[in-house]
Amino acid sequence: MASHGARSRSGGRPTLEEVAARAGVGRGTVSRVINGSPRVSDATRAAVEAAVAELGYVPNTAARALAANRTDAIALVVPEPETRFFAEPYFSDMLRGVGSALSDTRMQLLLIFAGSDRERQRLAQYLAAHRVDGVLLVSVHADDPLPDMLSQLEIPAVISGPRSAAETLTSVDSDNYGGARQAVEHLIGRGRRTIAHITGRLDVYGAQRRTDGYRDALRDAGHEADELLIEAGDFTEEGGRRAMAALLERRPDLDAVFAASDVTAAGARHALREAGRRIPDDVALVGYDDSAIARHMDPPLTSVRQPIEEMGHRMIDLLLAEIADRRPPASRELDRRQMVLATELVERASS
Amino acid sequence: MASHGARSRSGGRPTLEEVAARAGVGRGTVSRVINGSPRVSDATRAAVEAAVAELGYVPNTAARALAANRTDAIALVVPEPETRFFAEPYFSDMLRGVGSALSDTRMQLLLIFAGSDRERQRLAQYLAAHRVDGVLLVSVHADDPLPDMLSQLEIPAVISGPRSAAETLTSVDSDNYGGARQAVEHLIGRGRRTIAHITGRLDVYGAQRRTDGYRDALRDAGHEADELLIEAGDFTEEGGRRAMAALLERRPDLDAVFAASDVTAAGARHALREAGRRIPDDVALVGYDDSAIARHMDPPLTSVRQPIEEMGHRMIDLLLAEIADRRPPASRELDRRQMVLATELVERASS
DNA sequence: ATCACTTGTGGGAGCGCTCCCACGGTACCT
DNA sequence: AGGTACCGTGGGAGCGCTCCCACAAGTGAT
Repeated sequence: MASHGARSRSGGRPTLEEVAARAGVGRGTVSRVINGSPRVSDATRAAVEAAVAELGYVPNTAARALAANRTDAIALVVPEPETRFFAEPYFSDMLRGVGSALSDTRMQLLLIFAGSDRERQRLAQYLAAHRVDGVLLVSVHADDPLPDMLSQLEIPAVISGPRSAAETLTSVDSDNYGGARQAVEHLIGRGRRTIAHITGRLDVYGAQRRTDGYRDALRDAGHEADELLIEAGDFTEEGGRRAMAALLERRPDLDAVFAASDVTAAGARHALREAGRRIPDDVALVGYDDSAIARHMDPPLTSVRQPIEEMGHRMIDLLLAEIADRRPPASRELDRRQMVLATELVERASS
Repeated sequence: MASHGARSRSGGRPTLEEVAARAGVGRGTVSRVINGSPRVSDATRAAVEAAVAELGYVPNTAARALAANRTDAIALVVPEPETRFFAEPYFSDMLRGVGSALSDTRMQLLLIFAGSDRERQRLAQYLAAHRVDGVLLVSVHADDPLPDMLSQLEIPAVISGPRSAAETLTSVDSDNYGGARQAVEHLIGRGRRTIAHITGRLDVYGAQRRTDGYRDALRDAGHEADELLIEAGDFTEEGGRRAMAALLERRPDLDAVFAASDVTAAGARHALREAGRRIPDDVALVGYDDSAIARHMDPPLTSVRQPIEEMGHRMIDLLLAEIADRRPPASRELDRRQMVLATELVERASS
């Protein structure tokens, strides 16, 4: 009621100008207070803040965006259909990390799906209109043109999971190589001798790295290389099942499997069951992701956990830094950041 | 390359003014073309469109928002933590409906979670800043202050699932009453005589309506009312289990159960199994929502399907209408719309 | 006292649009 | 011929902010 009565006669929302008049200062001073500039005396600041409170002033975002040429918004672009987004806990965790990192900034997060061609088209328009200050890109395939589009438009962007070792965008990733090594070394430590591997989709860089980690861990432990112990999967349950069946046929003596994802491991488990192998007595099984599947599997699955929430957090840190750096357009192109976060092996009954 | 060379020397994005100069027309005319006004001659329109294409002109959203006092954005507000949002397929379906309804407008959708107090606070600021033209509210509890806040700020809003029969906001809902009747009539039609009901959370209006539908269907079929056949649930699996156990104790002769949600039915199924009752031979079971759970249950669960995707679609229709109507500020307050969509019974093996 | 800085402040200019008024032209009536 | 209507068009004004320059007042070295 008080706040209502205090409103200017115009009836609309109060403007900077009105706040300035009320506080007995100039427009520029109010702007400084609102934006937290240090070059304001304490007395003036207090007067302005009082006026802001009395009038219930809230800055007009559109005016600010127009004048300052920024939007205070960033987009989380998911180049997948909504369905995938909801199905995989990965996104939920990522979103939480991103959200918490953003919660004490004025930045706003937009969630944009670009699964269909139509949505792609819209996204391109959207980016061309520079409606966001920066972009977070998750789950990008190797041949996706999106990252290049972003570079061309000079929009700051951070990618989760680089497309290759030569990724040009700033990226955040978990240590796929190290995680795989952890898994394999764990199996070796448990006395397993014949450790097979079901890969992920090898057009995904992270999947390649997991396979590299598997190979190097075995080599460093003095195991002889055996390509017959490696079978390609595709991150799906059916793929895991098929791969496991093939491995059992080729190397019936195997006593451990490292699968490139939990879902893959679930498929492998089926195939092992069908073949009458007990887990972990006959064959130890380790997955990757530490998803809900791992916890609920029978027996519970040992798995490599990625700090997804933290990855989201770090992505925001890097993106905000990149946005801030953009102002002086010098000294770009250098200092490309490729952040890699450590993984953790969660041991359960399957190994 | 052509488009790059065609850019104005300023290097930045082309403006309306530059397009106007290039097309040899005035600023206003370009604006008319961009906004699809009919009061432009075909020749002029073509010239402007050519200039737009050559320069790669994209309107500046901030400038438009400032001048026109609208944002071309609407928010889908979810007063729940992210976790719930991802866990329930309801939201995913809703989002798809909303997205498709929006895809041929210039409106952009923002997804806002307001589960914690902190997020609530942010949301209030956000709405006060009028950063969206309208709001879609899903999953609102009876005592939530959010709807009133929206009314006070005079922000157009549509709610899914009215809070009561006296809902003041425009709302879209599925026919909970009718859906429950369908379920119960189906059971009666199958010759069941003693039909129990596990309710949802009764502080949710839709849950009340389902219970009303159950009661009325029985009454209209000439069954005598028996409150011992009704037990309160809370939409959770554990609640369903507990309620079912209680019902079995009170009325061991029951031969059918209508549960207020699929999850509740899943709980009931456990309790029935433990009690040695076979489904559907001894007890028929019907759920509500037709979620993935229903399809994957053993046996597959008969369930009432709500057209959630269509609800999302209709919500957008109503919201856009309300936003458009707002311009002439007369004739508001009347014509409150409460849209109710029909449900459909999906019969499976459990009944 | 003079100069050179620094600090806090006011307000002009301008961001890129939309809205709207004014104007010339054409068409159709008297 | 004059009057009236409408159509298509140009461009001024203004949306509410940020940026930046100018300037007054204070500070300290000379």
